[in-house]
Amino acid sequence: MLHVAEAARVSVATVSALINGTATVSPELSARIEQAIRDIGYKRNAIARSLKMGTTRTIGLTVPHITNPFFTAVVSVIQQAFDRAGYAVMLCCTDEDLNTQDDQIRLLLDRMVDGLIVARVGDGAILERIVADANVPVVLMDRLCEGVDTDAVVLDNQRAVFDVISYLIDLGHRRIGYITGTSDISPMHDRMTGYCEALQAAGLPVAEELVRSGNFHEIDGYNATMQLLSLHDRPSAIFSANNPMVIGTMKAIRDIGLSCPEDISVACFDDFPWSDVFQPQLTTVAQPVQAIGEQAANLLLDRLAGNRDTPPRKLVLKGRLMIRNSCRPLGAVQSVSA
Amino acid sequence: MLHVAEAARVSVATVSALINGTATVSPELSARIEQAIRDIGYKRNAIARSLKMGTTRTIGLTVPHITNPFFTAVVSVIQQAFDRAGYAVMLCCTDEDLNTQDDQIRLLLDRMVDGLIVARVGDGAILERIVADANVPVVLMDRLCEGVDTDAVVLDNQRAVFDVISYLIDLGHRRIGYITGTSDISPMHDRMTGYCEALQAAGLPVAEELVRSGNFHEIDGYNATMQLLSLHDRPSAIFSANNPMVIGTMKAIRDIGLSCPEDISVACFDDFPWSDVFQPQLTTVAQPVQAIGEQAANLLLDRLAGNRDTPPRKLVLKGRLMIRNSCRPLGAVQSVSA
DNA sequence: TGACAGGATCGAAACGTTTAGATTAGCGTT
DNA sequence: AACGCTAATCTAAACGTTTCGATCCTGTCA
Repeated sequence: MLHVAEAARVSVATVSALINGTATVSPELSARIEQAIRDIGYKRNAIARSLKMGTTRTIGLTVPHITNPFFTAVVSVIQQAFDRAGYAVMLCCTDEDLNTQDDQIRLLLDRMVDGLIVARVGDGAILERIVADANVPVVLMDRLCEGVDTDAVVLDNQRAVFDVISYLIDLGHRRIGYITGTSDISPMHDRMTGYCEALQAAGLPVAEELVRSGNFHEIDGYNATMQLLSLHDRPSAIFSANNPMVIGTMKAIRDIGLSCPEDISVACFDDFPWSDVFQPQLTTVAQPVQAIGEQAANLLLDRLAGNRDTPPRKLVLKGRLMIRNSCRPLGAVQSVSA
Repeated sequence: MLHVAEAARVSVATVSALINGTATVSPELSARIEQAIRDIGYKRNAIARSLKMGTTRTIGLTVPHITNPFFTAVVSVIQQAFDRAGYAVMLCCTDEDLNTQDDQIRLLLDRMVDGLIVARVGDGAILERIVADANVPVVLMDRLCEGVDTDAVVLDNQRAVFDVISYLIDLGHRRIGYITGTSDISPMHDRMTGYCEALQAAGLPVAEELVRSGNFHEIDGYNATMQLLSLHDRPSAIFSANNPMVIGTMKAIRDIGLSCPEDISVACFDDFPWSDVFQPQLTTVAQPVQAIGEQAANLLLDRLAGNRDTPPRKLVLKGRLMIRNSCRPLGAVQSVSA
């Protein structure tokens, strides 16, 4: 900018005024300055600007796994929203690990992000303190966090699980395997509640051995399914808590020589684009990814626009049961291969 | 840092020296400074540091679509690599659009990223000039770009397409539909060459009407497939250029009332985690995502480490044909439903 | 004619670091 | 005792902006 000012024979203050439109500058000088900018190929240094202004127009976004199509979709929506608003987004993947997550968030705060969207924080993270220290707005996604009282958008997990389990019960299933996530509290609890409620509403017992938990990876789903399938009285249906885990479930079913839905019915959390073109077409609980992403972005953009003192807002969205052909009705006759 | 210095009764220079280990500071002062840092809860301002040092320890990464599992996987690998190296990564999605891409890259350069990984640039982008202006190292991924002479890691597209088409020919297919991408030159050309070579090697003609192009979206694959399937003498196999497009292909096949592989064989570019658990299990050309991501990261990290004057390096990786059950051999007897 | 308002322009401080070079203190040599 | 050497510490400039307040100019009005 100094060079531009010199070339245009004006002060840097005038150049700044012209660029930002913060003061009127005469047509004559404007022309000279614009010419100089073009000649020199001047680009404003955003770092210097950030230092002075105290804002980076950059936000941080952490997700557990970008390879999970649910998060991929949400990230995509969020990215677009902030792009439109002129913000850049720094993406971090925490791999479902608490320490990694803390590190990532520190990294982001070090970079002076203006705000933070944290997807699926684990409980017990020092997030609480980190967030209190750094004075930036935070919005939680997909999972609340004990002790962190801030904007959030989550799914009505209890209801979603209730719906899908009820659907399976309606089909005639009595023993329903349930593979859930670990290292969390609030959604785990909600989903478990939904599972139990659905069973109880149908007068069915909650069998301990039918509930397995894993750390959201494919291998966890695989192992959990293997355990469920080797039970003496194995379940006739399995509900898996996310997309990577249900892939593990399907692999386990295949490896053990069974098939879906003939021998065992499967449903899962999170829809994906190809769910209705391959067989079996999975019955899923679709999360409203578009809405989740947009709402999260809006909550944060609102804070960034200066609205700092309204109390934390919690948005609870509804899932939608997408019934396809991976769950079969259980008639009087049991599955042939059973 | 000023407050810390005051609290510890030393100069800021000493504080800086201690924090960065750039000079020895006496145990006595060290203790005082560390205490002050703890008391105040001081965190170094990375923006100020960046301004002074001229480096942000942040890189920019652009991909066409983060919802495409191929890019998702690569992004994940790259993210991890830079994470390990203490770099943050800013992610942008260009949506296969040239202008968007230019905008995104400008946004990233404005943010003073230290380097850039650009996946799948379209030709004709002003990338060339942008890159020349900004003085940061750039590595190209997945697609080269005329006029931009810089580090790159790409697939041997010609060979990959040759292999998969040859495979289809070996199965007995004679009319093979080919759905490729648009808005590119070099890989389009390479892949087309591979397609033609495979046909010619088998003494088969290249039929214009069997080649369709689309802009990499699901809908493009759908439309292209619809066109192919409504040909008078429709192809017995279709090769689709990426994952979103092959989903479109599968939907078109379904909607038109055909099934794969009974009525029509399908293969595509890019493997994905669930490819062998659902039916049909797609035959694909798997790109070595891990290697691609790592190599791209390494190339850039090497430049960032200061190696600026070795000439541009082009890495060409090999794809791998993953044969599954979405392509059936064409015997003497035609498909029953045909 | 002189005071004054208002617009255009500028000078300089500030943002929070890093770092080159100056200063100081301590200590062994001659 | 004077000297130089080293290690520890400090002073101050610099990075490239923004912005407050000062200055300058022009024209208007009493």
